[in-house]
Amino acid sequence: MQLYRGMDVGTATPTEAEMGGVAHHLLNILDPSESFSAAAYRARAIPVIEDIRARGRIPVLCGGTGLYVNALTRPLGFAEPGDEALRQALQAVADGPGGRRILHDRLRAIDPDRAARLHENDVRRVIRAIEAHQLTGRTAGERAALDREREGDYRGLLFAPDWPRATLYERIDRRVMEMMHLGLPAEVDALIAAGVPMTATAMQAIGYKELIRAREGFITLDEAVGLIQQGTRRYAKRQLTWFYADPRVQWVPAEERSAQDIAREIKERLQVNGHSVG
RNA sequence: GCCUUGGUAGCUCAGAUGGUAGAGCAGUAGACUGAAAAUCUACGUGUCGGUGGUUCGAUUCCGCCCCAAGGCA
Repeated sequence: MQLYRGMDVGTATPTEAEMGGVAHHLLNILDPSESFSAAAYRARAIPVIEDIRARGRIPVLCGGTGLYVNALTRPLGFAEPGDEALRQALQAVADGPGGRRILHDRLRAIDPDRAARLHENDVRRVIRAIEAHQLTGRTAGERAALDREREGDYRGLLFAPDWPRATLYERIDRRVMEMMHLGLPAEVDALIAAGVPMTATAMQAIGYKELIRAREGFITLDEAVGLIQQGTRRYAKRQLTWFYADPRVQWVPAEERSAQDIAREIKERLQVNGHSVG
């Protein structure tokens, strides 16, 4: 979400001061009305990474979700671009009576393994799986096998801060309050004034969708703040679940330590792994 | 002070002609291959306000008490 312009407060996009002279890439490169995807992210990130490496530096990927991290550090080829018409047709099937079951059965017929891994209620993934099969003529397993033969993925070292859950949640609650004081509501107003459609990916962002509901009078501002805090806590938990399951992740204790101290530890671990960092 | 209606899971509530209770939300855990700050899945023991009584058995019926809201004085 930091890729979108005009969402600096709500996405905690680093300020000039916070960047401290270190070059940051791919921030504020998208119009909030644009849609985006993990594959598009991969396509945009690779040239940047190559450029940094050509200069003899080590790129640092910061933030984001597990899928986006894996888009660069795992052999994920991603099928072909989605076909909007097909996607809508499948969605129409899903919306009909018993549609979810019908859709899931259809996937089972063409890609049983993939179907077995998806719950029929996870309509978004079922649609994508059918779409990917129709566009490539291959099952997910076959596509993954092809991906594994491909070059071009990065062997990253993954670090994640390890906070006690209570501390993590307190920090989240506090940060949301801070965002409100820094002008998150005004930022939301500006996006709406700029005509960003409610259906845009950017409008799904935590902090924005809740304040829009408050703006429309469905909930109070206080309720919106509570929902933003809750949504952020849940999001953080989902990230934790993702990274717990990734054996590559090295957890770095964060409680009662300064950012500098944590950074120093990560740097030491990098050197142990044979990297040199300036 | 009297009357009425309530007091059941963290919250809002449902329910059992007496056989120790269940939904939504919250919470917790998990999944995730071109929407990912998205999407999806699983998980429900709590002195049924307190205390006496009736009963084989009471949270359910009866008495008294406490608390809350409304009404009458």
